[in-house]
Amino acid sequence: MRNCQIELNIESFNPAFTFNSGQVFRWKSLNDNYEDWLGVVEGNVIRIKNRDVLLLGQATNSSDFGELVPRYFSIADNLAEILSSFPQDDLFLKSSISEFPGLRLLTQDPWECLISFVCSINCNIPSIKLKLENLSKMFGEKIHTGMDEKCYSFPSPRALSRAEKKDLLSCKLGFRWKYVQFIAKQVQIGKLDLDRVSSMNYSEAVDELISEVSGKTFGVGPKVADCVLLYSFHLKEAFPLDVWILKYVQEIYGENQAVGKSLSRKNYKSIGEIMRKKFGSNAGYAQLFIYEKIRRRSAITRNTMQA
DNA sequence: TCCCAGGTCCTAC
DNA sequence: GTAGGACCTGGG
Repeated sequence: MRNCQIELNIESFNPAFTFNSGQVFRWKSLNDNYEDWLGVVEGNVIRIKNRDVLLLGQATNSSDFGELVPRYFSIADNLAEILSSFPQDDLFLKSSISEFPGLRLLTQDPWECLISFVCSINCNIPSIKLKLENLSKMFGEKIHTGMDEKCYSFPSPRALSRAEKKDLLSCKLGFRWKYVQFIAKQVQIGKLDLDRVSSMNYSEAVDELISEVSGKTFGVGPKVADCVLLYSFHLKEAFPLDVWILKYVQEIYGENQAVGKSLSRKNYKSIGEIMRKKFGSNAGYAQLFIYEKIRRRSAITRNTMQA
């Protein structure tokens, strides 16, 4: 591998806001100023310092670095244009947009993203990071970088489909082990074809991710599906709805009969449709900013959030 | 010791 | 069709 360096030529990008936003879990800050970051993206060990993206090492089956960088950082998205398209009377969203300049939607690998959000089920962000790090150490490929920091690629569908229960449990997956193993098998045998999902529209893709995995659902519900569609397939109509976003929805629409208080399938769908009507085809970007603000606001009152 | 976490699944009604 | 509870586990 030859050393590569690419200047990140986008108008607005803040790595700390972006990497800590809950859309991705494998980036680490190398200093206290959140200005120097290390991550493994599709087999590439990448360091981000100032505006430079440096390639430090590659796994055997890594993506092409030059092609990866503009895609991963979604440089085709004109952030200013997207954010100015949202209704100006939503003061909560408006203040979030001004508080988190440079928070960008990434375009991740669908397979890694899918497993990441299956691992997110009923656990907090530090705990998700731990699970993914454990999986990568045990089932990924070690990548040489010349740094002290040890880096591992995200495990392949093949590796996870062959993983044994005891090993998955030792990665601290808990009850999610069976979801991860099952989904990996579906992908490995071609029953769940993520390439095919990439050619689908939003509602087709939701149905595909939720139903095709098992005949009935098995670890992928509407929330996990929306996360995968937004954070990896870049389907910006997707509006992941979790306990945090529900707080926002209830503050804004508390009196609206159409918005129930639970996240049942039916209610999930109807709230999503209301949000798409409100924010349009880039609703997912709005979700990113709402999530960030509401989570941090709650952390200030409860002082429990960890980066 | 108790509670909660970027949900999903199962059961009872 | 839906409310209510179980679910692994780390960390506060």
